[in-house]
Amino acid sequence: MRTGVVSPKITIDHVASEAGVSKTTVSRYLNGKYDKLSDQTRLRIEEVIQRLDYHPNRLAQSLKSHSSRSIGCVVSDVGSPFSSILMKGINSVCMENGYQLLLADSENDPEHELQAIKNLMNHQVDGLIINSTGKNDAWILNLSKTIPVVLADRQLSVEGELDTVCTDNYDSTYNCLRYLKKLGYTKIGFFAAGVETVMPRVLRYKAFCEMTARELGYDGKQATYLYDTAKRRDDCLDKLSRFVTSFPDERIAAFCVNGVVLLEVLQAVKTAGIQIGADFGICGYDNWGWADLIGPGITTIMQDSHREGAEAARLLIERIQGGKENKPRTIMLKNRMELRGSTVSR
Amino acid sequence: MRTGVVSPKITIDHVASEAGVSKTTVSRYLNGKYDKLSDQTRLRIEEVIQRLDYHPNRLAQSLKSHSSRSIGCVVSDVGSPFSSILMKGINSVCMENGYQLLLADSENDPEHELQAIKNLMNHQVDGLIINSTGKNDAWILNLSKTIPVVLADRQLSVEGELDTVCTDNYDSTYNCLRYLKKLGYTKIGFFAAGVETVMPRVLRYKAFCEMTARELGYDGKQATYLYDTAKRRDDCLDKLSRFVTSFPDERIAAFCVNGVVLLEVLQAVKTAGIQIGADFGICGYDNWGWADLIGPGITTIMQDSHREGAEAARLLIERIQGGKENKPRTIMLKNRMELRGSTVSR
DNA sequence: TTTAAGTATGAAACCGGTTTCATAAGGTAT
DNA sequence: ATACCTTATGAAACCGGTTTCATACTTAAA
Repeated sequence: MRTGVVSPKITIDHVASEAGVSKTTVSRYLNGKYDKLSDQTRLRIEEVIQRLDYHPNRLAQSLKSHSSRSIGCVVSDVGSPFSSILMKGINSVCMENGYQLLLADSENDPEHELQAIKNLMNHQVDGLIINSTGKNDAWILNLSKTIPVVLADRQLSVEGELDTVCTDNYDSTYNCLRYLKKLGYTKIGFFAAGVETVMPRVLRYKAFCEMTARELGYDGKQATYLYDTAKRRDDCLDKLSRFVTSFPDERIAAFCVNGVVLLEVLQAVKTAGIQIGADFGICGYDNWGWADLIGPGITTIMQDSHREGAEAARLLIERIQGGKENKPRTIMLKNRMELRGSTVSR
Repeated sequence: MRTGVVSPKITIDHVASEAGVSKTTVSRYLNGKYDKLSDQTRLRIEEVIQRLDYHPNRLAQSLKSHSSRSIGCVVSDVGSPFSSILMKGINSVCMENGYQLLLADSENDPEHELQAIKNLMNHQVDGLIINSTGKNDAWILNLSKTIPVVLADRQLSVEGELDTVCTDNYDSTYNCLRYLKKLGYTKIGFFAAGVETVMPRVLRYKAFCEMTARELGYDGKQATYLYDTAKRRDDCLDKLSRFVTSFPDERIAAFCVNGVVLLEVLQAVKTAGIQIGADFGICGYDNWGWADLIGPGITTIMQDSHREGAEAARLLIERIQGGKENKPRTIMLKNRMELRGSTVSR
């Protein structure tokens, strides 16, 4: 019998008849309702399941029970270090609790995001963790009346309406900038690839604008450098040169809104042959293993995105299993600043 | 009516009765069997579905049809840059083809891997993409008689038994080492955190041993540095010192088996205060954005893991939809070497 | 001894779709 | 007019579980 005599899938009916009980009884066993089973029956079913190597069909289980023990996760970019560490955190808690993760990638596109969410819902996920594009706020808020939703890293513009895990973007940015000032940098530039609606960026930018206005005495907009993601490299280099030449007699520092931007600006710094140190400082968010190694070491603000993911999953599972009526919670994790040689006093 | 008057989920029955047809007919519509529908009926159903915003329940669809249009993916570490880029590639092709991705993390543990696969199968995935730990080869091979399986990046020890996507690990390593020789390095050390059963590492190590024996005239084992992943940092530094002191009068170069190891060895190099250049070269696999920026630039071998993922997904979907009987295919992608200042001639 | 309450179990409905099979209506060839 | 095929459709079975409800059998209380 070489060719595919695939042994027919074992179902609950096989188990039932083999054990000489009804499938109702087997179902009870599967769902751990042992108090309703005699020891004898329980043991017999157990033995049969072992012997036949029976595994219940999760889809069939979910259909009637309306609980799939799976959760959907929409991230903005599966391939980015940030998202992947977030997912790792999410998945570790899901695994512990027997939830299967369904993954979707919004590619930072609101339309994709909507489609992804709908897709996941059609798969009857028990809940959603969304790293939102920030352009479907109202829709998502409305959605959350139907299904448990937790926002990861990117909160809504309106606060306290939804379970949320995020980091203290405003404060950690503000503190970092203040630290730069203390080191003696007099002009700080803000580098990003856009500050639109995505909350962390918005907040970081807000902190920047307020800090420069209040403590450095200039309007942040004059030192904001948004480069075009399409023609990345060139545009980034261009913006950097502009920054450097704009403030010839000052000690300047570049603040980068996230790890991707930080790497790109560092690339531009290298290309331009700029010396990192007391006259040109650089720092920014995220360190994915390289901050120690580049130049004199790059000062960074570290987010614990693994924990962010884990907390988000915990929140979601609590809401799925516990009260849907509890009021929304927000967990704000503290970022940690790592001081290195890229920002120094004279 | 403020509190959860959740409008009851729209089902195919609602659509059917609203359109004045049987659910059989609606099902035909859903499955695109338009040739069996009159234009009139088709249009009416279309209108009703729009109006009610009906979305079919994927679980229910899958139950009878035995096709879930979802695929399972087991990676060794969701949080690593390698895995996440692989997943990005996989997911992009899945999206294009309307497949939903179910994700699992083996955490490089064979037991976890087994459990993860079983879990995914219980969710009735149509196929599996596995970035295998390499310790369940026989089991997976057997599994592939039941369900389409594609191996991503890590092939079986036996060749040609399963659909596989991988890179030319042996050749790209060998060529890189030969390049080091041409630059004048006389002793090359191999750094890794273990070379056990995981195929890419095994092949890279094999290439190393054969190259050193054949072209540099020494047994690679004498220059193999496996550090303990538990006490990473210290042990890595320790091994590096040993390497440096072992060959005092030679031009040496460290070859790192992957990006994680490369970053760690670079860290140790920095701690030890070793000068990278003609007397101490360093290179290795993977560049996740930083290779240009560290020291004089780090020579790396780049894998296109995005494409690896995409090809794997393509292969899997072909097998799911097309012939299960076609013989297994192996796609081997070429790695690309990026020369930088960390490996130079005198 | 009768009755009430609790225990262990199974038959059948159900979840929301797909698939099989039967059939009525209309067109064609004989 | 009859036989035959095609087309558009629906009734009912089915997928593999869960859940509801009924029931037979104990055991405890009256």
